[in-house]
Formats: sequence, structure tokens, C-alpha cells
Amino acid sequence: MKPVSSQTIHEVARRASVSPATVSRVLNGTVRVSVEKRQAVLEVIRQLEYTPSPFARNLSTGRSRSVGILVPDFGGAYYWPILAGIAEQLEEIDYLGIPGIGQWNSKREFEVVEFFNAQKVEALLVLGSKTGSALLKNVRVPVVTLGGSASQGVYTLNLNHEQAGFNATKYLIDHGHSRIVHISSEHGANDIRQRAKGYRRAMREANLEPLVVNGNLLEDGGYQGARVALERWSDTTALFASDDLMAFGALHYAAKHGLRVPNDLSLIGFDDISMAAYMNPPLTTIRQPLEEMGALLGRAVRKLLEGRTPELPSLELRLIERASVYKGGEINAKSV
Amino acid sequence: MKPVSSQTIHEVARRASVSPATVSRVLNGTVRVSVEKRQAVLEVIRQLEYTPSPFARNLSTGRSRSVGILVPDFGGAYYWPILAGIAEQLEEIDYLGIPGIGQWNSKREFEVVEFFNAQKVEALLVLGSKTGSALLKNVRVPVVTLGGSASQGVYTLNLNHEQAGFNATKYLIDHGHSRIVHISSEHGANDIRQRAKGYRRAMREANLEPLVVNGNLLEDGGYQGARVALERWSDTTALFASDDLMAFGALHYAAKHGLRVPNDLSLIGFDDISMAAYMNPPLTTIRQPLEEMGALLGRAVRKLLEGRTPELPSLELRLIERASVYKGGEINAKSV
DNA sequence: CACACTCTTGAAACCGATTTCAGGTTGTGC
DNA sequence: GCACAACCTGAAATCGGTTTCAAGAGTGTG
Repeated sequence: MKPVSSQTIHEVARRASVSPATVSRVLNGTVRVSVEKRQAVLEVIRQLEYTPSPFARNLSTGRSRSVGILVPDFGGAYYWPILAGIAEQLEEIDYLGIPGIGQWNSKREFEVVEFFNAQKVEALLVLGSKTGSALLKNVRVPVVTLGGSASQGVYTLNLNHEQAGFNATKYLIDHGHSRIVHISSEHGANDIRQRAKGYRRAMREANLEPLVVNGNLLEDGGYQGARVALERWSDTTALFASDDLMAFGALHYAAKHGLRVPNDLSLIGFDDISMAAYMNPPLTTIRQPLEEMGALLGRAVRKLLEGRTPELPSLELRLIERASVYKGGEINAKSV
Repeated sequence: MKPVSSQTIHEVARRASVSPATVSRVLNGTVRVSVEKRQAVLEVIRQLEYTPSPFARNLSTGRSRSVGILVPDFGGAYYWPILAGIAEQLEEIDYLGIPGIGQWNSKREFEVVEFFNAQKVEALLVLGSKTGSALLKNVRVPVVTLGGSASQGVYTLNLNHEQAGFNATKYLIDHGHSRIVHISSEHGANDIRQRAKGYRRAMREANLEPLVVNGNLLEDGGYQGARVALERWSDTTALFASDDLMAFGALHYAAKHGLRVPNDLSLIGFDDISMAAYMNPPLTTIRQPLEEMGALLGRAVRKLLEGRTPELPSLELRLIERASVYKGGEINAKSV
């Protein structure tokens, strides 16, 4: 028998012969309530299957129990696990994460932030934005960002993409490559540029010429990137793509043009999306611990909501060694 | 100069020398207001940059301006575009879509629905669930599902997966195959079973023996599925995988074991995720128009929120012909 | 035994909108 | 010129919680 509406705190109070105030106190544990009354209230709540109205609660407390998450559309496969990690953390404190899609479009990003303001979110999580810190001008709540440039009052989870880019490049150099092209992008977050920076540093340190082309971070960007790279520098023996999707596109280009990976062309990606291990050959790439990043971001927001200072440990970006980089012997031993 | 708080309807009313009721009427356009007062109110609103409190509004109207979206975790790449389509529709009427992840886990799904109830969502969208119609027992709001079994009061967007499964199989048969194995799954929504059903019908009609193995809808499921299929029926010449990720895994298996696709083994997938066109060879697959599906679902919800009956036209699942099915000459002409 | 203090409790104000109701004004038809 | 409808408007109730305030009960101390 489901009890119908009339599910108010007053009804509970009436049945338990106490005041609404007392019910509220039992509900929130703000003040000690005598054992008998507490029991009575809890019993009535159970019987009625009463749940407090979130509307009334929000209005009364002035808080929304929600946080806004600005996510740039590009790449559901990438942001999905991060969102899952965040959601799990927020759930534990009964908060709601509201995703808003920024589409790497500044105007749109402002709209989303405006929307978050209207919703009165209590914190803001920025997983990536085109606008940068100007976006947060009107934001009066705590902010946590993923890999943005830190400004005051904004907490950032920074993975060392520069170092990872360096490592990937170094790995190729150590395997005998010298003509290494980086497929980067002008789209995307700061991370992408950091990876390119690491690539450049590694090349410079090895006295090699940095060679960069740009793609759109999607499959066809990688395809076109590979084409341009090989047309422009025909002695290229290795590509380092700024994300796995572009590596995927590059791989496709190679296959289509009779280049064997890794024998004729070595390839490194970035992200380690689930598909990476199943490419032919399996892709050597840098792993981003996405769920873990999400959890970390979520925990940081929790800390901020509690008024405490979050600690954001740095996570390692590890190179996953698979089979897309030639290891057998000398480079470019075309065996056709 | 940003005006600080005190941003209430009373304040607006006071400054515009009208009553709060009138301001509310201007805001919502529910009743006609004289031109002068309307102007005055709008002017004050502009000056103050006033936005009504969603909390108060929700409490007062008893409505949340939000709808719950139950999405089964598996495959962000798949649900992401659908969610985008839905979000866009909801945005237009200033509603908020709240995603909840069911994880193909019945207990979890009930929790999510419970959460939606607590949030007082005004409608529910089920993109896939393990539980089935029992899940909706306690739901008192309109429901739209994607490819569930229709029950009363529940509107469903049904694509003809049975027919699509039939077509994919028929396509293989028409290209000379007779030993065709279907890699299906026991996970996933009803759709998966419909595809298998279509496969069986096509095989039966051609007097061929249906051969089915199961995977987990992810890459390794396809890999294992291909292995089992080829071990069990060594004269297999074609695989029809129930989703692209499994096709991807199967492709990987083939490559690893020296089977050339399509010359030695033909392959069809399902979904047409963005990667499909970039596989080697490009994957022949059935396209699901994901964004369009999302838009349709969103529009259906809008109709329901307006108290009207949604029409859910059926969408076509088209076969995208690429290069993973052998077309050149006779089958199994191993040329090694 | 008086006083101070702590602990539990209920009454009532409050959060900020919407909506009902009734009053006043203006307009229409006969 | 009158009855009546249509229209605009403000006062006040309402949504369902939280929180302040003060009162009353109970405990401990000198």
C-alpha cells in the first residue's frame, strides 16, 4: 500500500506528536533529539516512506546540492570515464553533477556557465575549455579544473603532459628514430600544447629537428596528418600522434598506402582508449588514468564543498609498450 | 557594477512600483499585463540583472523542470551522441536532462530510478536497462524508452533491429557466404537479441544453419567470439558481429592469425561508430543514426511534458557498404 | 535552596517564487 | 443609462522545508 502525497514534514510531525522543527532536526542530525522522539519520528518516516522535498530544502537552505561540470564535447570515449569517476564521488555526499557541453566554443561555454549560475550550482568543474580563465569571471563558487592554467582560487589537477610528450618522443629516439613527426592540434585543451612542447624538448635535446603538423584530434585529422607528414618529409620513420584517435587515422593511412607498422613506420598515440590494445598492430601509447582522474577531481570538489583545501596529487602518465614501434633491428628495413 | 543579492521578486516589484504578483505575470506571460507596467518591470529586471530563484519556483510550482535519463554505462561512444541529441531538445524548453548510470545492473537501476523520484523529475528516459518493465513500477511520470518492450503508458522508439540483422546476414549470403557465424551477446538491451533473431531468420530462409556465439559487446568479446567461432566451425567464411567494438576485436583476431579480411574472412559490424570507417579494412556495418535518435527521443519527451501524445516515427537502419566483405570473386580463394 | 547552566523542544519567521481571489476599472450591448 | 462581461491588479495564502528564539525541564554547584 503506497501512501499518497501529503508527504510533508508537518504530516510526519503530527503523526509522531512532535513539531516539524524536531522532525527536521532528526532528519539532519543538527541538534540532539531525545531518544524516544527520535525513534517515534523515524518510525513514522518509515511507515510513510517519507522523503523530504528537495525543492523546499533547497529554497530554505539556499543550496542546490549540485555541481556543474563543463565538458568539451569532443570525444565521449575520453570524458565518459572521467565523468563516471566524478559522479561516484558526488553521489556519496548526495550531490548531483550536472554536465554541460561547451563544444570548444567560447560563446557556448559562457552560456553553460550562465546556466550553472542560474541553477545555483555550489561548485564548478571544468574538464576543458576554450575560453580560459576569463570564463570564470562571474563564477562565485569554488572551481576545480582539469589541466587548465591555475589562477587564484582555482584548483587544478595537472598531469605532466609535457613530460609524457617528452617520454614518448624519447622512446622513439631510443629505438633508433630520428625523423619523427608529431601530429598535434590547435584544437583541444592546453594539454595538447604541453605534449607538443615535450616533443620539441626531446627533439632539441637529441639535436633533431622538430617536425609538427596539426590535425583535429579525430580519426581524419590523424589520417590527413600522416599524409601531410609523409609528403613533406618522405624520410619520416615515426609518428607521434597527440591522441589515439589520430593515431588510429594515421594507422589507416599507412595501411592504405602499403606502409607496414611498425616495420616501415613506427607510431605512438596518447590516451590509451580501450581500442588501442586492439589495433593492428596494438598501439604503443601513453595511458591516461581516466577513472582515477575523475575520482581525484570529485574528491577535490568534495573537499571544497566542506570548506577545506583539496590536495591534488599528481598522477603518472605511463607509456604502455605495445607493438606499433619497431624494436626488431635496424629502422626502415623495407622487406618488400 | 554587479548588483548583489537581494535579488528577489519583491525587490523588483518595489522598484517598479507594482506587486510581486505582477512581476511574476510578466515573467511567465501567464496573464496580460498593461504595457506601461510590463515595460517598467522589464526595465528593472534588466537593471538588476535579476533572475528568478529556481528553488522558489520549483517549490511553488511543484515542478522540477528536469527529466531523468537512465543510461547503461557500456559504451560512452555510443550513448554520447544520443545524449547530445536529447540535451539539445530539452534545452530549448529550458529543461535539464539528468543522466544516471545503470551499469546494466538491476539493483543499481532501481537506485537510479529512486534517485530520479527523489529529484522529482517530470519524465523519464530509458536508453537501456537490464530490469525491463518492472523498473517502472514506482514511476508516476511519463516514460520514453529506446527499444524496450512497449508496455502501456510507455512510449518507445523502436528501430527495426530484427530487420537490420536480417539485412546484414542477407548481404553476406548474397555475396556467396554460407558458413556465417553471428557474434551476439547475452548482455545489452533487447536490440541485441533482435539482431540475432534477424540473423536466424535470414539463415533459415536460405536453408543455412544458424551459428551463434556470445561476447560481451566489447573488443575482447569480439576477439574471443572470433576465436571460438573459427575453432568450432573451421570452414567459417564470414562473421556478423552485434556491435562495432566486437567487430573490431574480431578483426584483431583475424590479423593476429594471418587471416586477411575480407579475402579469407568477411566481417560485418553494427552501429557505425566513428572508428568503423578507419579500420583496416574499413568496416561494412549497419548505421544507427544516433544524434537523430536522441533528437527524436527528446522531442517525444517534450510532447509528453506538454501533455500531448508523441509520435515516434521509425528510423531506418542502413547498411553502410565498405570493404570488410569480400566482393571480388569466389570466396575463400586463399592466395598465400 | 537559590542560582546558573545545559539540554531539549515548539512557535513562528523565513526562503522566493506562484496562484487564487476579489476589487476596481473599462468596455459592450441593449 | 444600466447591467454585465472582460480585463488588469494587488493582497494574501501557499509550497515544504530550516532556523532562530525563547521557554521549560533537568542537572550541578556553592
